[in-house]
Amino acid sequence: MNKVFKALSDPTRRHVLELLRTGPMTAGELSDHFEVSKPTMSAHFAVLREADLVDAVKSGRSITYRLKMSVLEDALLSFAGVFGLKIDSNNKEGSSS
Amino acid sequence: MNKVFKALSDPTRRHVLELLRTGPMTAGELSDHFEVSKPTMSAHFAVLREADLVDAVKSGRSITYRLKMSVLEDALLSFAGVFGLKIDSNNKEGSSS
DNA sequence: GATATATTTAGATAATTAGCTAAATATAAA
DNA sequence: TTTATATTTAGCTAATTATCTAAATATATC
Repeated sequence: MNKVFKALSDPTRRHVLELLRTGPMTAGELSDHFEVSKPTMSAHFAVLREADLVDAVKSGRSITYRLKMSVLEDALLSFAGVFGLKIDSNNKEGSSS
Repeated sequence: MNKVFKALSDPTRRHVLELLRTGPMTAGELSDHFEVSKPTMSAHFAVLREADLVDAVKSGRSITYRLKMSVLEDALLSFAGVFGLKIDSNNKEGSSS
């Protein structure tokens, strides 16, 4: 959980997760969205992997990253929960309040 | 919002916020819950103030810190929102799905 | 006014971090 | 089997961070 918050503390890494929300992408595709070098992006991917926020699957010469939504959700949920906030895990747009 | 996530990346600071969830406390009272020195705690308080997650009111020779719940909530809400997660701001325990 | 209490500021250090270029690895294609 | 592509690893640097002790500030009490 600490690793998750550490991972989320960098805006580039948060943006990577946002890019992955709609589906998996390769390291290269992700890198194309940022101004920093590939090795720098690779280091960010490593932090995200270490926090278990993404998984990486190699196919051919590229590596496809996928968001581990449940890990992100659990971290936000358990932290928010301490403050009496609840996270609704419904992906649906139109639910309660 | 970046400052909020930066502030949340440290476990001591997250713990401070948790201590404040039930009500305001002075710098000294908060510090008593941790093993680190007062100046170190003071620096953590400064980061939390800078992120606008707490406010500080001086009365007499102590300083009372109070959690700015709405700021914490807004940050979690807007980030979680990107991923289709919803945070329920009801303090109530027993609400919906 | 002197002393005690609460907190911050100053100044230092060690560890971590985000960034870079260059090189290594692995796979695919020519 | 050479060359091109995708990604990571190695090695470096500058900036930031968490921590400390000592000193400063501000307020209260004696």
